[in-house]
Parts: sequence; C-alpha cells; structure tokens
Amino acid sequence: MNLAEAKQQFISSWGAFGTHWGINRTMAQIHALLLISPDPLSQDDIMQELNISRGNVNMNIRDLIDWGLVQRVLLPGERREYFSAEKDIWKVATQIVKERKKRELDPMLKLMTRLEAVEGDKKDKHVKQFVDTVSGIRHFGQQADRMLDVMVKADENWFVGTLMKFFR
Amino acid sequence: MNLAEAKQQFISSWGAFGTHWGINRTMAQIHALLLISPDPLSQDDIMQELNISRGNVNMNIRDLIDWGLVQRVLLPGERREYFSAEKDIWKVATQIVKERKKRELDPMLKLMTRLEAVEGDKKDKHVKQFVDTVSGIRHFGQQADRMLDVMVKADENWFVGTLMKFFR
DNA sequence: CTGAAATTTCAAAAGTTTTTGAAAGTTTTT
DNA sequence: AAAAACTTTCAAAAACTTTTGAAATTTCAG
Repeated sequence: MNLAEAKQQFISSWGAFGTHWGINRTMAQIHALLLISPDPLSQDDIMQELNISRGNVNMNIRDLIDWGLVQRVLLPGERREYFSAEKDIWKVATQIVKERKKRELDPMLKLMTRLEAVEGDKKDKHVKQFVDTVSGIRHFGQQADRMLDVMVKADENWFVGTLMKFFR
Repeated sequence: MNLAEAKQQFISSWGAFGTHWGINRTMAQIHALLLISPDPLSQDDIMQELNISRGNVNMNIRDLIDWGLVQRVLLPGERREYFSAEKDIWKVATQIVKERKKRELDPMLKLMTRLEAVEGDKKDKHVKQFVDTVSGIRHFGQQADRMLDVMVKADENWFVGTLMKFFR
C-alpha cells in the first residue's frame, strides 16, 4: 500500500471510529489529518485535503481546540493561521479522558448523589431497587473517577512500566 | 424529591448520557427503566412508561439483548414475554467493555497493524510522521486492550480490593 | 486610515438517524 | 382449523445533526 492510500484509509476509519465515541465524523477526520501531518496546516489546506467547506473546517477546528487536541500556530512571516495536533498519543488520550470526565462523569456522579436521597419507604421494593441501582452506579463511577484521575496525572512511563506489570 | 420525579430524572439523564457514548437515547432510557424496575416489564409496560411506539420498543429491546444487557423472561402462567436487565453494575460495565472491545478496538488494532506496513522512504517526513502516528496508536491500543481483558476476566472484588489500592 | 486577506457566523439545505404504525408473521388457545 | 394474542418488520415521516456558502466581521500591511 502506498502513502496516499494509507492516508485515505487512516482518515476515513478514524472518522468512522469517532462516530462511535460521540465525536462527529468531520472533527475526527480533521484530527486524523493533523495527526499525520508533519507540518501545521491552514484552513485552506484542510478544505482541500478533505473536500469540505470553509465554515465546516472553522467550526470543527474550534471544537478541537476546545478539547485541547489542536493548537493554533503562527508561522513567522505568514499572515494566515496554521493548526497542528498534539502528536503524543498518551497525551491525546489523557486529554480526552480529562475532558470527558469533566463534561460527563462528574455531573453524572453529582446527579446520582442527589437521586440517592429520594424520599420514600425503603421497604417498598420500587424504592429499594431505585436506591440500590443509583447507589451501585455511584460507587462504580467513583472508583472509575479515582482511577482516571490517577491516569491523567500519571506519567506515561509510570503507567506503562509500573502499573502494566499487573496486566500480563 | 419523590420517587416518580427521581425516576423521571434518572431515565432522562441516563438517556442523555447514552447519546455521548454512541447509544441512542431510547435504548438507554429503556435500559434505565429496566434497571430500576424490581420486576420484569412487558413491551406494553415500556411503551406506556416511556410513551414510545411498539416498534421502537421492540427494536431497542432487541439491541439491548444483543449487547447482553437485557434478558427475556417468561413468567409462569403468562403468555407474553417480559424483560429484565442485569442489575449488577460491575457486570453491566464489563459486558459493555467486552462488546465494544470486540466491535471497535480489535478491528482498529488490525487496521493500524496493516497501515504501519505502508511502503515508502522512511526518511521522507510525511512517511515518517504517518508511521510514527499509526504505530503510537497501535501501541497505546494494545496496552488498553490488555488492561481491558484483565478487567473483563477479573472478579469485582479483586479489581476493587487489590488493584484499587494503587489509586489513592 | 484603507482595503485586501483571513476568519467567523449563521440561516438554509443536505444528510442521517430515529420513530411510528400498520401490515405481516408467529404462537397459543379454543 | 379458526380466532385471538402477541411479536416482528419495514417503508414512510419526523426529528435531529451536519454541512454549506455567502455575508459580516476582524486583522493587518502598506
């Protein structure tokens, strides 16, 4: 397989992969394109490579910047803005974990804590099942939360070297 | 907050949560409803509780069964089918991990392995960046794969008891 | 300042996913 | 063997999401 084909496949499957993870196809494709570009790209470069409109590139680039996955780069002597993606996959992963934890897990745990305090007779099986379920979710979520916190703060070498010895 | 309100909130936020994870709103809501129901429910029960059509319930229940999260239950002396969800959150989580690993991670790793073998001069920076990125993703993915395998096979007590001592 | 280049915005169009509900299919009962 | 009870299917409609592109805004070199 030559580079052009391989690029196409990578970009298109990263896009498909993204859709399973609540990220839209185009955002994931732009990210993929930037991941494999040795140099920063401009909006026009991205429009050309992926055949998408200016507005679309602009919006999705902005989201990628919000997620902390892409940075604006100003090339000296150039008027226009360029964009480049964080290339270290460990950093990419921890950044995504950090954001999703903040956006999804943390609010969910807050809600579960509130719902656990539902009023009602704990001997009523409907109340009991509700409280048990919510509390089970909260417990599990808190374990996950702690684990992800450590992962986000950890250095890759510690993680891969020390912790991964358990997984053999 | 009374039970009815709490139920509503739980179902609706579980639905919203699901959409961030590539699961459709209704499927997640049905799952939520079954999680907090002490007894199995029929299609009609679900239609009523969530105000959705018969076909919709049927399709989404089928998907939940495919995911291994819901089971058909035949109540003695009853003609119709009832459905009940696995209530143990640890089992629910490992089941989801197992399925997503199989459906998404495994094929992705296969693709990365193929793409890593792209032909071309490794001194060309475009080729180099492509291979480095793909290989970085493969490495990370394989670590994750191993870790998730252990998690899926592990018993909850081992996981929470032994492993979680690391996360303090 | 000025005006050309670059970026951002956003309403409308295109595309995608989900839902509905009636018809077809299946199983059970009489 | 026909009717009744229940389940599944699927084409069309509705709802939702993404993309476009032209206009508005911002930026900056001269």
